Amino acid sequence: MYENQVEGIFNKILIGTNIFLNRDVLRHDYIPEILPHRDEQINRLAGILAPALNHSKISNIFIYGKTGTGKTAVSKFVLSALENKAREVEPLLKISYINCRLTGTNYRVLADICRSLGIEVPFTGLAVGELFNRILKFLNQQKCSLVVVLDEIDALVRKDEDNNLLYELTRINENLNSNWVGLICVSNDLHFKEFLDARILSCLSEEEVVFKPYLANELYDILLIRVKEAFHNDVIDFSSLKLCAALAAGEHGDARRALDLLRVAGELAEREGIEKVKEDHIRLAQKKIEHDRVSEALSSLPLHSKIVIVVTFLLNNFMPKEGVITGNIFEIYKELCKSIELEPLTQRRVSGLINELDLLGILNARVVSFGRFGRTKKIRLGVSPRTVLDVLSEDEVVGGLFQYIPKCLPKRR
DNA sequence: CCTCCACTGGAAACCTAGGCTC
DNA sequence: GAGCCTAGGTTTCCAGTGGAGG
Repeated sequence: MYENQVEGIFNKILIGTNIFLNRDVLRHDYIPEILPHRDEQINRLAGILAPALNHSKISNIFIYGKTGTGKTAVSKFVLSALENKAREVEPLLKISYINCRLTGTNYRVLADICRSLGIEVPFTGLAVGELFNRILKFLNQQKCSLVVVLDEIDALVRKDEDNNLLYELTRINENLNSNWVGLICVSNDLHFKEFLDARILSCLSEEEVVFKPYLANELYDILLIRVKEAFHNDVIDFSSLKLCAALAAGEHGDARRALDLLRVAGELAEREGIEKVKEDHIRLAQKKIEHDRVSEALSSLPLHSKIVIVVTFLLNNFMPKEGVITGNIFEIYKELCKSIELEPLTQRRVSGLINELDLLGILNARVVSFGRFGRTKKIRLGVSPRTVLDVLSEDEVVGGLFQYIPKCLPKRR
């Protein structure tokens, strides 16, 4: 009899509920067949890449635009079309797609390129130059050309200050014979050019394609197409869709955000057992996405950062008026570490952790000067204390620390 | 105008854990 | 197994600093 019950649940999923027809259509990595309001960019990109089919080297391309403006979708769309065409026409063309923010370091970018070419490499241990040589050797042996897409390249440039990797990549063609390597750099950050060496920049941006944020009516068109594939008929009405587009347009025209809103709103309605997505669902979805983002960020922090958050939380409760400074945090932090028999980090490091948390928006830290009484950072929580308590009290190690009463409460200032 | 606090934040060295080549 | 490479986190050291109080 249980079998029947369970089968019922499975079947429900298989058949689909009365809301979603195909949820995947709303995922970030879904590449639709039609990309509204991006004809200009698609044509530009295709025009620049076309010479590849003729064995000619393509110009390096720089693509700018904020998150959710269609950069990734358009480039993947055009490149997969290129790849298909190249297979028909003969020239050996490989495409490596690298997300620099996920990849993180020079070494791993090269390692990823290697893997996408089918060269096995260890995840650490080799000199960067060695990886370079292996790629060169492979390309020369196979007589094949390569297009590398470096998505979110700003993340990489900030870490690698001399831009060694980019410099080497721009010069790689000097060591190739008739084949070539073309670079497509994609950046979210419009000011990031300033970090680049002028020579590298001029080499990388032989062509530039700019993606402007979507306007509310453009987002609406995008949503309209997806809605037909993602939802059953009449699940979402005109006004909810308008609201969705308007909210996302407020967030610098982010299509990704608009699709998230739609998906989460659908899930909320589904859970309520209602067969219509209403405006309230969209508004709730907005809140839920924000809450989930914070929870996710909090729970995935390293241990010492979590402790720093707990300390800030506690001090915020015990002395809400005074404002918490680095010295306070470090004192209590040491107490907490002792209470769970953990070796504390140095003050320098904790100060660094506070900066990292500030960057994530979990803490707000501001440098202030108390004149005679020194210069330090004033720190407060950047997210609601409720969320901190909810998320971190579930934590095995840190959860118990919320009961702690600081021994030496800092003096008033 | 000078002092001096309580740090800030840069730089470099160090450590661990992996892996290569010879 | 020595001697080299990698990443990533941390410690050590220290010059620099905004501004209240003398």
